[in-house]
Parts: sequence; C-alpha cells; structure tokens
Amino acid sequence: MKKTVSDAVIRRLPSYYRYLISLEEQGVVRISSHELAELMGLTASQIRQDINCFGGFGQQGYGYNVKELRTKIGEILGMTRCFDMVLVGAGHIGQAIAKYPYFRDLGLRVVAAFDTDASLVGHEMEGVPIRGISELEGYVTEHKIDIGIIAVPAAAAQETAERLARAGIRAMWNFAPIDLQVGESVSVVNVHLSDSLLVLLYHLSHSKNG
Amino acid sequence: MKKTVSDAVIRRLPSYYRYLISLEEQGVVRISSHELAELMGLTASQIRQDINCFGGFGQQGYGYNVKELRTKIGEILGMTRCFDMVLVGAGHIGQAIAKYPYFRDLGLRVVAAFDTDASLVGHEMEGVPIRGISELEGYVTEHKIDIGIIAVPAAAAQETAERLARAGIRAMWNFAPIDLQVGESVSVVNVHLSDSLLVLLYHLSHSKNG
DNA sequence: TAGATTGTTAATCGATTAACAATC
DNA sequence: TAGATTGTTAATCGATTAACAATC
Repeated sequence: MKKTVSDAVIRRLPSYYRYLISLEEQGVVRISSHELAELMGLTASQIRQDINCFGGFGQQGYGYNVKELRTKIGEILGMTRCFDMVLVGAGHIGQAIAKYPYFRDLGLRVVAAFDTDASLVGHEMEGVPIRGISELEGYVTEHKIDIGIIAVPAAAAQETAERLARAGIRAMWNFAPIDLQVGESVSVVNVHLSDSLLVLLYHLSHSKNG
Repeated sequence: MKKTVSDAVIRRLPSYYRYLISLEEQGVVRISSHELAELMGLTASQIRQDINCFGGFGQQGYGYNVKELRTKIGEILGMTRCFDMVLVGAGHIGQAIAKYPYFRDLGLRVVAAFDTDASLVGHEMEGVPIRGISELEGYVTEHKIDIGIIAVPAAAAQETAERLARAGIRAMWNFAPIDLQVGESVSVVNVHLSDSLLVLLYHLSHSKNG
C-alpha cells in the first residue's frame, strides 16, 4: 500500500470501475488479474500494482471478487455519497451536460444552472432551473455545492473559476479551452475538446495511410 | 530529432498550439523556453525536448519565433488542410458538437449527421443536415470523409465504429462511455465524460478539506 | 496437498530534469 | 566579443513489467 497514488493510477480507476460494472451486469462473480488484463488491454502486473495502491482486495489462488472490487473502487473514487453540481453556462455544451444521462448512476446531479443571458433565465433544461449569474455565489454557499461545471466561453472562464472558488467550490470540471489559474486547494479536471480532437488529427496525419 | 514521438509529447502539442495562438494574438514576437515554461507550468527543459522531437525550430541566444513555432506545430498536428467529419448520433451530445464553435479555427467541420430517430431525419443542426443511419456508409465513401464522431448510446457505439471502419474511416472521436475494439489501422480518441468527472470526484474526496 | 493467483520486491523501461557545449 | 539561449547528451526519477515467495 503506497503512500501517494500517482496520477496515472487515478486516471485508470474510472476505467476499472466501468469494466467491473459491466462484468457484474454479465453475472461474472470472480476474475483474475490476467483475465481482467486481457479484457482491458493492460498487463496483469499493472492491475495488481494499481489495486494494491489501495489495499489487498484479492485472494491468492482465487483472484478478485467482481462485486467486492467494484464496490471498493467505487468507494476509493468517492462514490459513497451523492454530490451536487452547479452548471455555469447554459449554452450548447451546458445543455448537453444538463441532459447527460450517465451522471445519475454515479450519484452526481446538476441542481442548478446559471447564465448571463436574460432570455434563458427562468427556463429549465431537463428539470434543471436556469438562474441569473448574479445568484451564483449565494446559491453555491446556501446549498453547499461540491462541484462547479464551467461551460462558459473561454473569455469568461477564468472569472467564473474565481467566483466559484470564492464561493467555496473546491472541485471544477472545466469545458472552456483554457487552463484555469486556481489556488492549490482547488482541483480542476479539464475537458479540452479541441485538444482531444487535435490529438486525433495528429494520429490521422501521421498514420501510414494518411 | 527522435524516431518515434511518445504519446505524452503528442498530448502536449495542442496545449502548445493554444498558448502560441494566444501569444500571437497578444502581439508577442519571440519567446524563450523559460518564459513559455513559466506560462504553461512546465519546465524549460521539457519544452526544448518536446520541440526537438520535430526539429530545431529555435535559435540560440534568441529563443523561438512565436508565429513560426505556432505554424510548425500546426503543421505537425496536421492542420495543413481541412478535414471533414461525420457525426453519428444527433442527441444532446451530438447537438453540442455540431454547434461547437471552436472547430472552424482548426480547419475542421461537421458536414453531416446521422441518426436512427426518424423524427430527426431531414432536420438541420446549425446548418448540418441530419440523415438516416442507413445512408452512413454511402455518404462516407462518396464524400471521402476523414473523421467519424461517435455520439450514440453506449450500446450502439461498437457497431457504429465497425460500420465507420468498413466505410473506410481511419480516425474516430468517441463520446460513448466504452472502449471501442477497432483494427490497428484505426485511431480512436476517447472523450469519456464520466471517467473525467470521476477523476475530479477522487480528488475532491481525497483533498485535505474533503 | 497441489494448483492457482495474489501481494510485493526487484529489474527494466521510458519520461523528465539537469547540465553544458554549440552557436546565434 | 560577451551574453543569452538553444540543441543535445547525461543523470535522475517514476512508472511499468517481470519474477517469485506467500498463501488461499
């Protein structure tokens, strides 16, 4: 059991969780590191190392109990309670997030959206009310919000992050194509869509057929 | 100049490109590896190593010409010509992508969308016509499409990937929360939204205040 | 008990950082 | 020329892989 868990391991955890959920749904009870490695395209060694960052959840001669391991990884990821999120920006990206169906299974929900566009305020997106941006800090503080989703244009993203941070938000999911400057007590995970697409472009341009 | 470029370097290229575009817009003409490192939160050494995977674009005693370096990295990423993309799935995610404004600057455009929902077929999303899924292969072949965007539900994603591959697509941008099984001539870049959010959840749950 | 498979240590590999000669 | 900064080699660090004793 290591002291600090590397970022590489943390980024693989959701993937483990996904595969284990799928195995559980298929009724698979036990799985060895070799079988899971084959399935996920990793090595058995890596899987055992990764899991042992958090403790020995397996059993020699048997492997891992799928349900138990899934539960443990869920706990490690923080899925022991529900988290409420606010969405800042009710544009196209914001709408897609508000309607994203997979959050519910993870115990996550968007409880309110905020936008500067007065014509949107008062409307709902899939049951999520859109409020004026001026209400942001008050709402976040009052409702003890955990996570802020930044889906505003690039030019407004840094200011949004600062407002969220001042209101006490410690976790931000950023869709704006910039790197936010935040204090070290704030965690940011970026979804840089253009960056991701450019990586694909690189591979396409450098493939044998390309 | 290295023979093979590591994935870590490739994933940093879009970030370099973003910062250089921004510097160029601010009228910055030259920049040293130290200045760029400070800006991007990397080390100067790493920046010089990264850039030298592709050739010596700098000048001793001077640094890098911002415009020239931006152009070079754009070329390396494959931004020398425009690429046409098809979007499979015109749901909430699909709509957000069709309307995403940042693609145009990158020389990328969505030329057609496909969906199984007959009530959507014939409509447009931000000028992108929605066609029936049965037309997919024919359209892709006829229009020499480069990139397929998979924005269908998880259960339909693998089949979509296979259809795109059979139609000759060699680059796929996948938004479905599964890992696609494709031949080695096909490049896939995933945008696993739930995975990304779970990483944020992990950080939130393991922070000192959490 | 014998077989299987983990947990864990050691070896390897690759990426990042440091150092410095080359050179603008 | 002197100063600055790259390009590149060497050193370090960290992550992955291999090996095997522990043990179910």
